[in-house]
Amino acid sequence: MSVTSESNEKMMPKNCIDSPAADDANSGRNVGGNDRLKKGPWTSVEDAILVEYVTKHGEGNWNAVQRHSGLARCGKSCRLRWANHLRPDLKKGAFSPEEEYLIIELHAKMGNKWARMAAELPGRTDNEIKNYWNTRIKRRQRAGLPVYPPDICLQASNENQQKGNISTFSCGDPHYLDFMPVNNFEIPAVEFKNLEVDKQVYPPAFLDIPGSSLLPQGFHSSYPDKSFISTTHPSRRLRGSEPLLHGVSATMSNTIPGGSQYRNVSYVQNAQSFIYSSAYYHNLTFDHASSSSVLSGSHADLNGNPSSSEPTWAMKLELPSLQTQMGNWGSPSFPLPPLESVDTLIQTPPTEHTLSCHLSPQNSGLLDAVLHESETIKNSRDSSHWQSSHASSMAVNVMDASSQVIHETGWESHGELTSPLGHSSLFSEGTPTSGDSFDEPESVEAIPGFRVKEEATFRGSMQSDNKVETTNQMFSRPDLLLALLF
DNA sequence: AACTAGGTCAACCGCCAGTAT
DNA sequence: AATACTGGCGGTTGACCTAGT
Repeated sequence: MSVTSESNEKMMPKNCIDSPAADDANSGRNVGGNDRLKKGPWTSVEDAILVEYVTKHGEGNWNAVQRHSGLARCGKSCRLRWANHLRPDLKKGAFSPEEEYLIIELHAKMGNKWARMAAELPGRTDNEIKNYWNTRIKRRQRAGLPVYPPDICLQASNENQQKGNISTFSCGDPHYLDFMPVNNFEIPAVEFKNLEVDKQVYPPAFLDIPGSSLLPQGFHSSYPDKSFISTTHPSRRLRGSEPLLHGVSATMSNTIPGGSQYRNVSYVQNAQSFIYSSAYYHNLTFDHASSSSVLSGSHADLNGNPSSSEPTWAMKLELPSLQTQMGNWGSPSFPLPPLESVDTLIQTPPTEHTLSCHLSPQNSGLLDAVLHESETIKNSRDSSHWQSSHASSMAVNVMDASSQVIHETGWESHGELTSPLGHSSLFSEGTPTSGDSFDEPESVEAIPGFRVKEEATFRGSMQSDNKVETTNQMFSRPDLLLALLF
């Protein structure tokens, strides 16, 4: 809705001509003795002036536009107008289904990084994407629907599983520095070599966290063919990349390599990863919930809370919007909070729980979804099963329980996946039959053969399991050890 | 026809970081 | 080194549009 008609002059807000004081507020440090700067919708005349100026002088030096072209607009306003409406390479019109899908996908990975998302969508602006997302979120929130469709969850989950292979992470990666927090303490690479151990057996617990969502400033390497790095201001790329809490979060960041082939992953891998992470988070959450809420999840995103404002205590960790941690809602005994309470909960000052959450891998909407999914599946079955898995040793407990539930969930999922997805999956709940192009849950039935492979993996690994091996493997998982520390 | 609620969109605001002086 | 300037980003706001009542 570009407002450029002459009649728009009548639409000028009451304060379209600001006082000099307002000018200053408007343009930051607006110097240069500008008399009066206009605000509000642009007119076609103003557009023409701006286009002419930019055509002649090129982009940049926006304050000069105002000084030299006679436009009564501050530089920031000129830049915005140009970037969002006058740029010749802008794509007008509604988002295509492909674009919508990509936005959802990117948001699952980046969070509210609109500019970076825009860089992935040629011809689209961050404002457009932001508006689209906020609208979508609101709609889904009202409908009580999950934010991310299941296939996105699967993709992200699988991607992070693949990222779990630290050997693919190369410090020679040209984007390495982009997602490596500058202040993170260094973890010798050797510490992570063992992470490769038996990835098939051990669910990529922390590695399954929607990687770039929790990572500092996104996995540029996830998009090797794209160039949004260059379109993003370096300062912005680094902004927020320094967790307020270093250490574990940094460790987690470092453990997740950048190589992502999420566009090429098979559904088999996706589904596997989904089950893995689902079950594993489920257990970690419940096994630790009583004491530390490690991995406890927020359902904010599940509920589609659009507020992306981070609590003041939240680490800047590139969480997808609303993916800050809250209480242990992942516990079966903690029902989902009402939507209205989400913001309140997010703003809750850090407690011991929330702090531990920070020290634990970061959650995301995807994680929440995964948690909830796992929860739902599990609770619908044997609610006492996981309780029995509470062993005296937390370490063994974590491993055994996760294995157990992985196995269990696999079987459960098998039955459900072969059914018309009529189970209590959050992804199928109340999903509208119309509306967003990608709000439709994608039936996992469309994943031929994924169960067979998964079962084979589970059975083979679980049956050969024994405590010694479990313990050894646990100590080969620094992430698990870290989890146990908190 | 009038009213209302929700959706959409453009624009503004405050903040931040890099660069220039 | 300190300050000013500039550009960029994410969040928010408010006006308009539209569908429903």
